Amino acid sequence: MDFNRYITAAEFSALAELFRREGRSVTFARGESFACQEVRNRRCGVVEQGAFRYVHLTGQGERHVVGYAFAGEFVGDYISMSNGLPAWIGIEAMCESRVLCLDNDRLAAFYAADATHERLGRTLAEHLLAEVYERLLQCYASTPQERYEALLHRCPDLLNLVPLKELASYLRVRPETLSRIRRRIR
Amino acid sequence: MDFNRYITAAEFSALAELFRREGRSVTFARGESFACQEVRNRRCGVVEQGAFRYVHLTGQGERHVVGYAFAGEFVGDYISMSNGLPAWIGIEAMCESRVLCLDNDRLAAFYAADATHERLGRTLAEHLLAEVYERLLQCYASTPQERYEALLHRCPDLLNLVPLKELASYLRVRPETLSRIRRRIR
DNA sequence: AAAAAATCTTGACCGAAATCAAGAAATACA
DNA sequence: TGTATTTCTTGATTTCGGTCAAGATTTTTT
Repeated sequence: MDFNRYITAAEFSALAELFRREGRSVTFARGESFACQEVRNRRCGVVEQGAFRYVHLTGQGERHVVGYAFAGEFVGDYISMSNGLPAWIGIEAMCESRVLCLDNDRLAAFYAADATHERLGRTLAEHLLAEVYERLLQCYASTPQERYEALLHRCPDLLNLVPLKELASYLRVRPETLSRIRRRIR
Repeated sequence: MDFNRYITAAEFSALAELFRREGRSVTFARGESFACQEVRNRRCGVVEQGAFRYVHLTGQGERHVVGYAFAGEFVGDYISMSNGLPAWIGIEAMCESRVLCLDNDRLAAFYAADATHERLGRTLAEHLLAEVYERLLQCYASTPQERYEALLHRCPDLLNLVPLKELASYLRVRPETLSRIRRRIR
């Protein structure tokens, strides 16, 4: 859930300023959870160091990596935070990580303080919407190889940041298949 | 892109009031476009009668049905409208349809008029985000049958509203496969 | 109402990805 | 540093959905 791709510099700096001013720095050990599926999420943040994976557990007991948050990016289940319902996903630190955290109450107070803040919140939601919608459209790419190549094009450094096994889950293929795709195209 | 599922009654009626007060009723012939892919979208609306399909054309020349809008639901490429970029999707009337349309300028003016309007816009974006995110998570359901059953559970009347061929595209399977799934489970 | 077009069903066959398995390489941690 | 664990690769086999084809049904149009 990085918002950098769809947000203007001015909007980004306003949000960054908010997290810097109001947020508290919190560290997470490798494997520790920032948010848990089925539990209401009451905080979000900006990753200062490290990386997080977004994990969704299905009713059939399958585990899928559905997203990431890296340094400088937004982290949190924005949806659970805004609607107050249990989170559909969990968020885990992939390594020792540090986050500038903001709880729901402070964010709500920030929004309520000013119409321009309210608008900033709307803009943030709109940008997250655009990002998720792009992800959804990419699901319609028919072959795993197409999905892999599109992902590499969007995030060339992802390969260095996450193990192949995780990328495979993200791309909805088995690790063996991704390994073969990788061999095929290079 | 129906927002009814995630929006409260009060929010819904405020938006409905906006479209009723400010919107103009426009009719669309079967097959006519409400919005075109690659073209900036400057309007949205609420469907009064009929139905629309959201279509995405890939670089490989494939055509995918990625969403619907039925009577009482929001219609429009909210993303292209908010970021001013060309639309990623086209929107076509599936039959003779009528829409209460609102252009971008009027919506922007509505937002700018009042902090509570701005908040309403944020809430709308948040609900659309939740809906698309749910769609994205469902993409991780491994078998077509799971996806089909989840869809039927969410929208039981979809079968009567859209042809099987369209549902197949929406579910990312061939019509032949969906036909067989349907035979298998009933 | 008849003709034309589109949609749906069913069968046969094929191919790409999943599964199963085992060894190699890399990473964690004690 | 060495050991244990996890991850990655590669091969053999299977399975599910795609493709091709043809006939039935429904819908649209004239």
